[in-house]
Order: sequence, then C-alpha cells, then structure tokens
Amino acid sequence: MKKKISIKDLAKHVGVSTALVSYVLNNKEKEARVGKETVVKIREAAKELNYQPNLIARSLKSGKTRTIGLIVADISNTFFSNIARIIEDEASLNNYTLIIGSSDESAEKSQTLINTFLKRQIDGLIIAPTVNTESQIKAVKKTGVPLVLIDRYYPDLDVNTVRINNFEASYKAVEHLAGKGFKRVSMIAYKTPLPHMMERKAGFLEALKDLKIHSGEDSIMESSYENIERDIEQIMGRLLDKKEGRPDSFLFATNSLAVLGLKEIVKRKLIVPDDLGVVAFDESEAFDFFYSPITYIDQTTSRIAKEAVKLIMKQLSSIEKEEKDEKERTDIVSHIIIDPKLVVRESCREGK
Amino acid sequence: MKKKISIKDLAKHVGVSTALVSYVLNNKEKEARVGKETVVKIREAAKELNYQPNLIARSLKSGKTRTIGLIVADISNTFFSNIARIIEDEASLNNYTLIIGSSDESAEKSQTLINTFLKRQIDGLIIAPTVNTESQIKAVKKTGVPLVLIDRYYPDLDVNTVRINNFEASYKAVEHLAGKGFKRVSMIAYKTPLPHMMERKAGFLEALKDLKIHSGEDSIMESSYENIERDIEQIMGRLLDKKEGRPDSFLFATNSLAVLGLKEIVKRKLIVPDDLGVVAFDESEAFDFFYSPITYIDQTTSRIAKEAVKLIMKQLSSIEKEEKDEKERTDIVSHIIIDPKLVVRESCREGK
DNA sequence: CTGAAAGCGCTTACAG
DNA sequence: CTGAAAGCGCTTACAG
Repeated sequence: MKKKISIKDLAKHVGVSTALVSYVLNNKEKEARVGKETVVKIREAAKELNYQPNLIARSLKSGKTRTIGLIVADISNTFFSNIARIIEDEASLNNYTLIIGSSDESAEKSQTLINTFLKRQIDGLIIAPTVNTESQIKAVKKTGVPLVLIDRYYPDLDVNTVRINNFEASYKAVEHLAGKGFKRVSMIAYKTPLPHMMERKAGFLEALKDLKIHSGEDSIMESSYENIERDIEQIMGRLLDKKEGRPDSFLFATNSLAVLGLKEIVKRKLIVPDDLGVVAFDESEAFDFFYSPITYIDQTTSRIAKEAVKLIMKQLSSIEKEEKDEKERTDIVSHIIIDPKLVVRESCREGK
Repeated sequence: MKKKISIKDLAKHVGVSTALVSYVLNNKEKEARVGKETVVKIREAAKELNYQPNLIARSLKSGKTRTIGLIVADISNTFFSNIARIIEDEASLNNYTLIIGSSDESAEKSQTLINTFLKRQIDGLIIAPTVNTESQIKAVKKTGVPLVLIDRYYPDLDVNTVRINNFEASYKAVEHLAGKGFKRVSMIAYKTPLPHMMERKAGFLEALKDLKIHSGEDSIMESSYENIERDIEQIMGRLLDKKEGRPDSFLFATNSLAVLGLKEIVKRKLIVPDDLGVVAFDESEAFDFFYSPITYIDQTTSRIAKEAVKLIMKQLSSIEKEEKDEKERTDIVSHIIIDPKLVVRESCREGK
C-alpha cells in the first residue's frame, strides 16, 4: 500500500508552504497573489505525484461534506430505485454524493439511519418516512439540516415535502373504472396510519360515494407491511373466491401490492380485464409485461426526485447566504404536490 | 440552527478534559482508569446534551471512514438494486455505510466516481466494471484500497472477483432449449469486449456446436449499450420478420435485453413458447408476469452481494492485523465463481 | 508574493 | 486517576 500523499508532501517537494499549495489547488492563486512560476511548479508536482485531496479533512475544516443522505423503505423496490437514480444524477450535477439507506418500514432502522447520517455530517437529507417516525423527523428539522420528505409525509409537520395528490389519484382511478362500466371496485391497500396511504383510501371512498359505486364492507382490504405475501394471498382469496358479490375490479395502492395481487388473479385463471379490471399505483416493468398491460397511476418519479434535490439545494444556498450575511435563519417550507397521471392501458377495458 | 455540540462542550460542561470524555464515550474508561463518578457524570451530560460524535473528525484521525463505495452500471436496474440492497444490509451488519454511484457503462463516469470515492477515503470499493476501465481498476488496486469486482471482471487483472460461471450458464440454457426440441436458437447480447459477455457468447457457441444446433450467421445478434431500444427493435425485427429460417427460440444475455426483446415478440403477436422459446439471464419481476413466465438463469444476486462484502471485510481485517504487527502487506486474491442455476418455467416448453 | 500559525473535532501516547 | 499536547489533512486570516 502506497502512502497517500498530502498537501504537506507536495509543499515539501516544491519547497513552499502548504498554504500556497492549498491556494493554488483551489484556484485561489489570484486572491492570494501567488507567483506565476510557483503556481506552475505546484500544479506540475500535483500531477506528477497524482495528488488527491483528502475530502474528509476538507470537510472537517469547512463543516460541509457535500453529501446527501437518502432514506427510503427499500432501495430494491423499483419505485425507490428509480427515484434514487435520478436523485443521484441531480446531486452529482451539483457535486454532491449520495448515501443511501433502506428503513424496511421500521421506525427503529429509520432512527439508526438518521443518526448515522447526521453523525456523518450529511449536508441534506431526503426521506420517504416510515410509520411512527414523526418525532424523528421533528428532531431532524430541529438540527437545521436541510430536509425534504418524499412520497410520504406528515401533515402536521412544517417540513418540505414533494408528493403526488394521493386523494386525487385514487379518485381518478375509480372514476376511470366506473367510466368503463365496472361496478364493484375493491381497493387493496396497506394498513398504516401514514397519511399518503390514508389519502389514497379517502379518495377511493369519496369516489365510490360520488359515483354511487360500492362493494360492500370489503371495499378496502388492508395488508400489513411485514407479512405482505401471506396477507395478500388471504385477502385476494377471500375476495376472489366469493360465491356472490365478487369485486369486478381492483385498485392496488402500490406496485408491490399489485404484483402479489395479480399473482393471485392469475393463479385462479381469471382474465384481466374480462373478468376483472385493474388499476395500480406506481410503475413496474411487470405492469408492461402482464398479458394485459396494467393501467397505472404514474407518480412521475423523476419529477419527485428532481424537485426534492432542488428543494435541498435551495435550502443549502439560503443557508450559505445567511451565514455570509450573518442573518437569522429564515425558514420557508415548500410543499410540492404533483398531479398524478393516469396511464391508461389494457387492464380496464370496457367491463362486462 | 442549533450549534452542534462537541466533545469540548461536554468537557467544559462536566469540568474535565476532552481526553476523559473521549475515553468514556468510547468505552475505554477501564484502559484509561477513569474514576467512576466522572464516568457517570460524562455519560449523563452526553445524554442530556444529546451529543452526537462527529464521525468526520474521527475519520480524519483514524484514517478509516467505515464507508464502502459501490459502483454499478445503473442503480435503477433491478439486478443492481437487488445487489445494492443486500450489500447495504451486509455492510450495515459490519457497521459500514454504503455510497452508491451509477456509471451508465461509461468509462468516464466510472473514473469520476472512483476518484470521488477515493478522495472521500472509502475503506473499500465494490465495482461492476464498465468497458475500458481496466486501467482504472489497476490504479485502484495500486492504492491498496480493498477492492472486489462483481458481475463483470477482467481476467488479466489480479483482483478479487465474485461472478457466475457465464460460459456454463449459456451452455446450460442452450442445452435446455435443445432438450425441449428447439432447433434454431438465437442469442441476443451486447456488443462489448467485457469478458462476462464474451463468455456468455462463447458458452452459447460451444453448445451450438456440441449439440449440432445452428441458426446460421444470425446466431448471435448484438446491441449497443447506448441505443439499446433502437438496436433491439431492429435486431428483433430482422430475425422475426424473416420469411425463412426464423429462429424458434432466444437466449437473452441480460434482463434489459429480454424485456425489450419480449416487447417486440408481443408486438408481432407471436406466442411464447408455442412460436418461440425464451431463456433470459438475470431476474426481473417482469419475467414472472409475462403470460408465459420466463425461464431464466438465476445469478443469485444475494450470494454475489454477500460474497463481495465478505471479501472486503476479509481484506479489511487482514490490513488491520498487518498494521498492528507491522508486517508487509500480503496480497491474496480470491475468485468466487458461483454456479448458475437455470430456473425452468413456462417459456420453453416442448417446441413444435 | 510568501510563510507561520490556528483551528475544524476527534484520539491517544505521555507525563504526572 | 487526570490533563496537556500532538496530530490527522486541510483552509484561511494575518503578518511580513
């Protein structure tokens, strides 16, 4: 292992002080009025010795790490990995690096990740928050670290958010199904107090009422996060194997729910959309490949990601400005609410 | 923004030196023989003031960041996001944090990421290398940073790798197709000198020869990485629209190729497996959802990820030991080659 | 135009 | 049992 070379090594090599090396390598030779020849010599030495600055040292000095933390439920879920990818690109454009953590919908893991990231002095934090993390979010907010919630949020917290209009999304989905002649829609959702999910359910119920559709007491069925496979199997079984009053269509509240639900439908050799109409939230390659491509609610992940990074950057630059001007911290909170798009495909053609 | 509190603040608050605080908070009170009461007072103060150590400072001192860098082609690709997820979990078990970058198969981006990660003093690097990055890998190796290549590799480089037996995988796939009576197999692959892809092709060709199958000069068709959508459309068009000698089955060399290829098949209303047999590399939710679930070569992403982290940890602990003993660095390179599993499903039932 | 020095927040060998 | 001090690699105000 070759020892890493430092600014000190460079300084010795050229025969100047470390200060000069630092100025030159940060292109501040003008401000520091460094001699031309010295500049050239330092530059050459840096190249020759393949000098790589130690960003850890710089961070300690500057108090900035140029790192953004991203906490999602599960980075292997397409929805989140798509978002992560765009966030990575946007961050990189601004010279920020991304560190990623998966909370698995566990408040405990979420707390661990938040702590780790804060101790690592991240400059900003983007979170898709999990159940029971309201106090964690509040605590982050109190630290003053730029923060944006994506996808999910807490309405009572005065924190930046980027999300879709979930109520509207569900409403539109039902409207669409109704328009196609479906009469007995069931929604498959998660059992959780998370507001984004509550709103999806509320929009669904409101639409049922307005459109005078209903599907009895089973209109919304809920799965846990922990035992999603078992729960969906059970729920879909109960609904699909009904002798009477079987739903003629489904609204799935996430891509994971849809994927598992569709498996149950296929297992029973029921045909979409002839026997059952289907609309799902989120995207999934699987939706394209189902024999009857699934109509879905596009959350436009790339917009969510871009807006989130933009909000982080905005906060970062206002902090910088305030530090310079020694002004008090002003705190402007934004809520970016994106209009959901219903991407209509084959899975809910005219019902029977 | 509340000022972060440091070890110095704690020391002042309790009325001791920073040294004691550091010892206590690192559970080294015994080695340092700190007084019992002092220990208690320091612990309480730390809790009261909600002290969070600055890991950047610790890293600067220790030279270790407890960070692992992961560079893949694209984190939004299921194959890589699955791997990333397991690596995250394994790293976390060892108290390491993950930073992730996507190279987009570009040697330039790869270099930028490598540089950034090295400057950030990562303790280990896991890379799925891109074309023309052989020299980059060599340079990383020279720095002495623990390194593991996954999925792809360079045979001439003396660097740790974790990968499947690609030759064998293709061979098995063709064997399977042949066994099901398919007689004219085409492989859809990437045009790239990357060895893992070359071997997939070589295994394919060898199997064709051994099994006396052939599909003329079009047995292997190659797409670029850059224009994959356009290329696949063109290639599949050329093969599928043939008047004579149309392939009766396909081996797709990655999940992305398969997904696009299947779209072309569907577009032409050709039926899998009646008209065409299909086997693909990698997993994809889409494979489960195709009306005829796709037979695929399972790369067992979780094993790849776990072995990769294990190799990093092994290097890390041997470095530590050597530092302590002031021994010379010994350099043991491992190649973990995982046996591919063919997961047989519907997409290549008995051919006609 | 250039150098010496302080300091970011920690850790740790050393002295007492 | 405890404190003063050096040092990790950088940046930057200050003095000359």
